Amino acid sequence: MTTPKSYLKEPKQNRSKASLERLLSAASELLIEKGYKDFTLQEVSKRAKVSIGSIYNRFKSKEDLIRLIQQRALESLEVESAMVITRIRRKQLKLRLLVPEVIAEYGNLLNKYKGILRPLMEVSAVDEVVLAYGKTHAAQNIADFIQLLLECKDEISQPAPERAVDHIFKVVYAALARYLGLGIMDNVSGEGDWEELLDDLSQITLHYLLGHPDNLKE
Amino acid sequence: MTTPKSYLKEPKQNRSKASLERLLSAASELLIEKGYKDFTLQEVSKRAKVSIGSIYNRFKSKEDLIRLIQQRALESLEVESAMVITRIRRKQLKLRLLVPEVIAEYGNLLNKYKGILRPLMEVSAVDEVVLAYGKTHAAQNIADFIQLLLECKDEISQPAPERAVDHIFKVVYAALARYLGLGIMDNVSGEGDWEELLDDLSQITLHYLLGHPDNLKE
Amino acid sequence: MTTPKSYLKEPKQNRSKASLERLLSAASELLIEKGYKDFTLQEVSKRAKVSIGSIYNRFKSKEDLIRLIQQRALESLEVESAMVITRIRRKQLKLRLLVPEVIAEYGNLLNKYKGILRPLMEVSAVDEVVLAYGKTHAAQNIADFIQLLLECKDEISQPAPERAVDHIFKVVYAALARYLGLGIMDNVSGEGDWEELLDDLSQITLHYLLGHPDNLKE
Amino acid sequence: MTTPKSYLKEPKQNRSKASLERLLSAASELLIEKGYKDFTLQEVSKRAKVSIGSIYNRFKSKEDLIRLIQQRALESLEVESAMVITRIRRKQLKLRLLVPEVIAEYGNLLNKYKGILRPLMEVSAVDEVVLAYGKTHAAQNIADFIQLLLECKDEISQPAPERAVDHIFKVVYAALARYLGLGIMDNVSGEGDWEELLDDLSQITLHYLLGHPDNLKE
DNA sequence: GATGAATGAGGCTTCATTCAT
DNA sequence: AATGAATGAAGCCTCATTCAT
Repeated sequence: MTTPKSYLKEPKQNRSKASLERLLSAASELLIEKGYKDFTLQEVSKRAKVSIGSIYNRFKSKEDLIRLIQQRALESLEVESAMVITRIRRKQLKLRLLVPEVIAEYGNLLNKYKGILRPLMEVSAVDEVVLAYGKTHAAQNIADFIQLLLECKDEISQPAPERAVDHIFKVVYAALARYLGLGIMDNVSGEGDWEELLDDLSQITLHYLLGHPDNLKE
Repeated sequence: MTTPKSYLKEPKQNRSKASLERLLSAASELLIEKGYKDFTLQEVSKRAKVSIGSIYNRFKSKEDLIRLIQQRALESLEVESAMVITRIRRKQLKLRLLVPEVIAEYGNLLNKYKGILRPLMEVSAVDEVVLAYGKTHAAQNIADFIQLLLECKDEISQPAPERAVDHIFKVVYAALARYLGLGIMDNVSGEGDWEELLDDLSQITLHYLLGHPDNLKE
Repeated sequence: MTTPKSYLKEPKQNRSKASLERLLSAASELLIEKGYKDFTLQEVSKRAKVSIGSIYNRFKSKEDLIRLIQQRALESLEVESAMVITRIRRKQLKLRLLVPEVIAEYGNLLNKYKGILRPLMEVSAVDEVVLAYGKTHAAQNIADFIQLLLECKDEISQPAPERAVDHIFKVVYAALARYLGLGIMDNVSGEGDWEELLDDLSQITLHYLLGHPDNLKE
Repeated sequence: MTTPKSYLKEPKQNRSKASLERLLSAASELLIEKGYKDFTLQEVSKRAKVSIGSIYNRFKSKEDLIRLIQQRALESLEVESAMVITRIRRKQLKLRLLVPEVIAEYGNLLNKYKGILRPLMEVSAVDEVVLAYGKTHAAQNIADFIQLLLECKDEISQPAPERAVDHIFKVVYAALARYLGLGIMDNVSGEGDWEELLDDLSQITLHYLLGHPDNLKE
């Protein structure tokens, strides 16, 4: 799919594997803890016990380090997504049960990754590459879930089921992301209850998918 | 409502009105153009043709300048909201027409202000005061629109109309904000079509409000 | 004696007398409260309710304002000194009673003025003129007290009474000033007790003045 | 005794020793030459031929640099004090010879360090840590000399020899410090003659220590 | 004369990046 | 390859002084 560019300067040496791993862990942690604005290489160097020089031996720039972090995080998210989707698919659920299941699982996935996703969003404001990759990834990720929902296409009453599923799922995604503080405007977030939100979104989705424009007339 | 603190050391002379206006315009523009991360007072000073010192004669800090910009923007948004709401209310629409109207108008409002709202979101990550004021403002703003929708309470079939309206509107808000890039995760945004989104959201909302949990059984 | 240069630009107007007085009071207070390092004209202007422009109409510079403050303070100190000296002189005391009296009164005088003397010391480090005037004044002031002590010259056993009084009094002065924190090295100060210090200094002085080098032999 | 905090981010490489030494020398010199008020890091950077950044690699702040300078200076003073005291103690002098010796040596010590002590006093007005360390150090330093004098306790006629030595030595200290311009009020200083001052202080001290309150009666 | 807005040099500090060892 | 010291541009902020009104 996306053939992720290698942001690593050199192929991996034997023992340096460990130090690279320390580097990436420390960097991820710091990104999560401090946010992008307060993420500095000096601190990464200190926590990872890897010299600044070594960081620059591996990465052309701070940007590149972050890009690799993003890549790893999103790849990991992708793997978990696939597992979740497979697990759900096996249950062969009817739409009425599938929708809550999908929403809950997707929500939990985002919830699990919100720590790293949030700073990456900040980076997106500044790094085109991170922005693009994030977009691509999210689109793909969403598409997978949409496809899963479409396996119950026959139960959907909307005239254009593909289109309907696509749209409602993006709305669901927006609501979840906003709740998790993955948006900036997410001032408002934090008030409600997570379980309640998942429930409401399921209801909204089902009402929509099981509805038909004609029902709205008069 | 919120009694906005004065971040301004009010100038007592007159000629300075103009330069203050230049200052605020330049600052707003630059905030919109560059985003918070690249918003520097030196650049504001240059564009506004106002010395650094002058900025500090009026504002205690960079933070305070931004706070005033926020205040002005949100107050202006509030005024426009009030006008929009009044205009809609006068039409005495039925729910089926009210919902699209409200969503379209609210969407257009956010759309109009997205330029300044976006950097303010970034600031929220760093300035408690901006965060708090933004939250308060948004909550109030949303509440006004919810109240407007609730004037058709009788037409809503959901068992708890207030709760239903509250939840669906926040979902609508999330979807709009995400489309407008007011979220950080809004990588995905930009793909669809604005008018189509408004339309979909109206449909989703109506299907939900005119539905009833019992319909989902079986 | 010293013919103090006029640091005031213009002779005093009618109503502006008041504002000049406000200016000087505010400046003195702030100098005392904040110390020289944090003494700014903007703050003086604010507290005195006198515009920055007005300050510069009267004084060529910040330095000049401070110089006038010094002048006034030291003149006032001079007047009080004279009164104190006269009062003591009238008592016609013997040396054994005169010395404690002089030391106590002189100490109290310094104590009363320490608030303004301290920041003036800081200024001395930076303004030659303040340094010179301060020196001259102090020398004169000390000389007056020395002269008072010399009225009991006959009771002094030291071979060169003038010289002895001069030296011991400067030592007394140093000890008092240090105790009052008028020195920078006065880290050490603050430990003892003021009354005890006055007492000790009197004893030391008397032992010295009533002594004779020959006593120290063997 | 005092376990001096390390204000230094210890360099781990070797070539930096030299530049650190250059840095500290330049900083000390400039502090002495300019006084605290005009001591700027830019100038230190220029004179030491060390970049601003390097200074901040080693010190958290300007304050910390000065604290290290203080520490070094006072430690050096302490070492010299110890040597001086030992040297004097070995002579096993009688009080009449001990006092002049102690005063002369102590005076010379202060004289040698007055250059750096003066600006450190200014700093004390602003940095609590420098103030505290300076106080502690001075107290200890004085205590050592007092102890030396007390080895002739038997020759002292004052009823409370410890108390008497303590008080007179602090007076001596004040006089020396003032002469050396280590006080701010030390406008007056510079007039007399250093050797003469030492002599006078010795006489004053001896007259006091060899005296008795009863001698002053009548 | 008075007012106070405007100026701008200069201080401290941060941090991505380079480079000698 | 690794290390970490060195660099310096750039940001924020202060405050004495000037100057238009």
